Amino acid sequence: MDFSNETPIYLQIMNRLKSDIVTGKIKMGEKLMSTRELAVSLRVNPNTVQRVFKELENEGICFTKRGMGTYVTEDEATIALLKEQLANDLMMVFIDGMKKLNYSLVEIIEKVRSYGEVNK
Amino acid sequence: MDFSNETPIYLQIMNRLKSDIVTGKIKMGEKLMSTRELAVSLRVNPNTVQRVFKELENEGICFTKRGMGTYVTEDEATIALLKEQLANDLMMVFIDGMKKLNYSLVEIIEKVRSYGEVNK
Amino acid sequence: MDFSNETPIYLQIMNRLKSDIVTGKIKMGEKLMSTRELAVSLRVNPNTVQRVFKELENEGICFTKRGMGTYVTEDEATIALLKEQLANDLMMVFIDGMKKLNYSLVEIIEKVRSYGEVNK
Amino acid sequence: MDFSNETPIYLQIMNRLKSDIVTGKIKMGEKLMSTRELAVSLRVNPNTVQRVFKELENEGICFTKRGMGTYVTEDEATIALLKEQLANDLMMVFIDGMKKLNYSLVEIIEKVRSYGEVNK
DNA sequence: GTGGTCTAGACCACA
DNA sequence: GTGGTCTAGACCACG
Repeated sequence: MDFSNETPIYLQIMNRLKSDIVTGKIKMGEKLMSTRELAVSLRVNPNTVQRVFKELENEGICFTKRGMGTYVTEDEATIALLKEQLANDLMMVFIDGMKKLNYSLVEIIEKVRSYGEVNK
Repeated sequence: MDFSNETPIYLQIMNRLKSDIVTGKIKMGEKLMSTRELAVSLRVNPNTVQRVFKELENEGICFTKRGMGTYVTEDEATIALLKEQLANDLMMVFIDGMKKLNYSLVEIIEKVRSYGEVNK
Repeated sequence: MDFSNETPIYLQIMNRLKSDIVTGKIKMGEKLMSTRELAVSLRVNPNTVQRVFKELENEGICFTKRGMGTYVTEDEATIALLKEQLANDLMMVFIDGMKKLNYSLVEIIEKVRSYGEVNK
Repeated sequence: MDFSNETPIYLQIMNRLKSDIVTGKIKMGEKLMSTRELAVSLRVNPNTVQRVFKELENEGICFTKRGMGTYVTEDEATIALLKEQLANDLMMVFIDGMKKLNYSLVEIIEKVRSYGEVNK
């Protein structure tokens, strides 16, 4: 976690978990670390982790078995949708931003390509 | 302005001004609206506009003629650089984000292309 | 059992047993499954079933013959009362809730009727 | 607030606000009390109120104007939907519960009517 | 002044 | 042991 970062810690954690789930690092149905464990391993207050789990649950990405821990959803569709949404959000911000700077679609693609080749 | 948006209002205003400057909607050397005028027209607290102008000055994009108002810089290089920076920031966030989602460069470009064609 | 439900598992089990008793699916005086059997068949921790039986006893709905298992009470009055209580509890929550939403008695009845007809 | 109640305080507050909004006691677009104010008036920790506002916002019932407070949504449809949902949730729990107790629709309606007449 | 985040530490119900 | 709630108190960014 980056404590000096302006984006809230709980969001940083959420985002990391989301991308881990979406990329399969954490598998569907898998049990997540307990709040306390994760809190210790991230050197963060348990309440902060608690909040993360609660929000992930609100978004349908996790569910909790009472007294047994928090698990990743077993619904493939939810996870596929999540991936789409994450990608789309990124794209919207990016492309709309670029268009406001008067870049054409062709120019945008060219810039992405050259950026990618430099940072291979 | 979108008051229920999470990005601070002063940043929303700054970004709008920046893109207007970069795209030439506001020309080099042009006088900007006065703090009060802009505040009224955006229905925003004058303090907020104050901050915008101050930060734009810090970044060398504007300068103040005492008693006469705030003007856009007349230095082409500064503005060109600004455009590069804005575009680069957008790209970094976008591409890093997409890579965290396990998209390859080829896939990213494909997605951008199809997004662009849909929203022509 | 629904492990991701907010109502405690022991209550879910209790409620199911109660309604089975009240509706006669489980008869008066009948022997219930043993703690272990029930725990296995519901895939639940034996402690949880223990608690269910204990609470049912407290409410006078079951009784234990030492070494022989747990039995449903043979007292008709108790069971009749139980049914009344369960129904009344449901009604109070429902009607008070609807009144807080400003529904009149007439509207409530109309809504119940139409709900019932749709879900025949 | 009922501190000895088993349902969490923040939910009690949420429910009260929701029903106040749905019944028009709090009007659309109206500003809510500030977190601190409400916390004082309910004799509750500000964090608890904070949580309430956050959840209401997640559900689209409120939105916050940065630095200016929290406001009820101005979207009629959202509120109408909310009312429907609240009523439907109550009905489902009630009617399904009654059916599990072997009450027929006719009996249910009769019970509701008599309950209503007694508690006029 | 507003909302938002975080910590520390306590307590509870549940399995 | 698990998640969940609550308080007290601190600090921050924003308008």
